[in-house]
Amino acid sequence: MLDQLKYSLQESIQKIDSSIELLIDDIEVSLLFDEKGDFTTNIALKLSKLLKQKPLDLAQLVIKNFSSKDFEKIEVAGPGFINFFLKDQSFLKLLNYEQKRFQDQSTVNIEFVSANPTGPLHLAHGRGAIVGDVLSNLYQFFGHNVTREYYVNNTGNQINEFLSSILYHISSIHNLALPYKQFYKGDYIQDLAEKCFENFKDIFKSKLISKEQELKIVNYAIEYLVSLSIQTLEGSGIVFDQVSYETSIVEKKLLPEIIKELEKKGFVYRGQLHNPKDFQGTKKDNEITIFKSTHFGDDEDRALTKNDGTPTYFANDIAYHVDKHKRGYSRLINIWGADHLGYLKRLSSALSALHPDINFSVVFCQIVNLKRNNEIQKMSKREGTIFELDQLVNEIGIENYRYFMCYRKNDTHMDLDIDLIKKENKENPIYYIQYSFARSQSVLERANKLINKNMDLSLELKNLIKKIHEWDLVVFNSYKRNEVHLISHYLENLASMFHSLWSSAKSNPQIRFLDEDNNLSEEAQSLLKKYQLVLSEGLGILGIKPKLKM
RNA sequence: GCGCUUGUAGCUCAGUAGGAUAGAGCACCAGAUUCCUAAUCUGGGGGUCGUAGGUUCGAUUCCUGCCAAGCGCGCCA
Repeated sequence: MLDQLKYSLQESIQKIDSSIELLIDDIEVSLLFDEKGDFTTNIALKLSKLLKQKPLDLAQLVIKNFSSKDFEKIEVAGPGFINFFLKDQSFLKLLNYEQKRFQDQSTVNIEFVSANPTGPLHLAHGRGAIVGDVLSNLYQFFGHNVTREYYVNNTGNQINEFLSSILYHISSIHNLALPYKQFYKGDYIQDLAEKCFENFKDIFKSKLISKEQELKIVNYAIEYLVSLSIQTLEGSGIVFDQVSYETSIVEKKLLPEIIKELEKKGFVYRGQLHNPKDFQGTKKDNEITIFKSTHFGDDEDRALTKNDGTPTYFANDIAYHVDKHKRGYSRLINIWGADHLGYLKRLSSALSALHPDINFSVVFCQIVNLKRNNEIQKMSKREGTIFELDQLVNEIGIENYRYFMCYRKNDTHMDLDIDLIKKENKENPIYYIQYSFARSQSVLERANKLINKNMDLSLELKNLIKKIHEWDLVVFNSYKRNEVHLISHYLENLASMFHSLWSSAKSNPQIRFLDEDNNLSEEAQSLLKKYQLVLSEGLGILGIKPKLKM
């Protein structure tokens, strides 16, 4: 119905001045939940500058030329807002209004979590995981064919250090005197070392471990941790469609072509950047391949190869994203931690150099602090105070976990208050929302027979109907902006209006859903069903099942 | 030092393609239950929107300086 209102407004404005080119999307209409009215638009304020007319005069003109049967009153208020008051019968129209939902069936690849495969998932990964999954649900809601992808960085230094740490443990526990250093610490490394030892007993009979054997061991260890992570994620309701390994991207040998392509476009040169951080001794004169990312506004040019000729992480990452692009997705979305903010410029530069038409975007998730007993828990790898994701999900439950990870805007810092989350009352929004669903369900279950009777249009009922109607706006906005918190906030507000209506019937039995004989009016039934539908859709996108009974 | 993000009520945070008296929850105070789930609801106090300027009919929102917090600043990944 908001769309209809927009069209009527457009029509009215055309009548005033047919030379105005006003797009329907330029007309802003929002809902009011107070005595000012039901809908409002600021279009007169917006157009006043363009038309060089006073907003109040313009608003009057708009009203004069406006035609619609749904409103009993339209008035100008404040500096030039136009406020609309719906007729009573229009509220029921509003309730049963079936908006045709925007649909786009193009393919989208959403890559998230993608943690280094050298340790278990912890709290920091949890936010990206849920935001990525919920965003995937949101895109599916609008018809997209979504691939949830998990990327495993199984090459590079970190892998060597990881392997070395495992072998160091095996060596020291079994007195093997193998020449490996310790880099990673923690219980999980010891457990993993023991598993590797059991699995590769034969290898450790000799004093020397070949490169091939090392590879076998590290691949086993990585595979073990990856499957553990996937398992943890499944425990939070996330199922990936694809797991990609850096090594298999390397095997595709895309990089030489990519560098050639960049060369052709003049974005690559051979040369030297500053010395590496750990560089000692005389200046090396090896030249490396460098991408001219400053051309795209980056602070400095970025290395594509290292001193020893091997590709950098960045180079392989370009190849990985080109690979995703080649797989035919019309859109690539990455979920990254805020510590990668500075990395975006160089990757998007490289991608737009190669494929100017690429639709690539990154959603950033800021860090999450854990709060317990009103104190922020400092987390540090060194202190061994890392909170593993498994533990968290176990402690607070999957629903709370998923809801609270979507509770705050993704790019702001967030405190996760464990004590609040575990509360089972209105302080906990997800509990509050679920309770409202259970209340609505109890009415439907109690209903004896359906009768034909008009509902009493109280203020609370009108507000609830309007709020339900707002859902289409909210979910679309959330999708357009890649912001999942809009959904959780909406659901909380919606539930609040339901509870208000419910309580208003305490003092006024006239407006209860059920009469003395537990008869339910058809209108009330359709309201309750619509309420449940919207809640189910919203909760569904968050990956939470509504509760029928509590 | 440079870059990015953030600064809104005592606390946790919404709101910002410039718009009405800046919102919600918690905490605090006062109320509501013979009645569909009180696991809830109603009302109240509480703000120089970090700060100083600028842009204009109008700025929490845009621009600039400053202050404070977080993150990043490898031929690591």
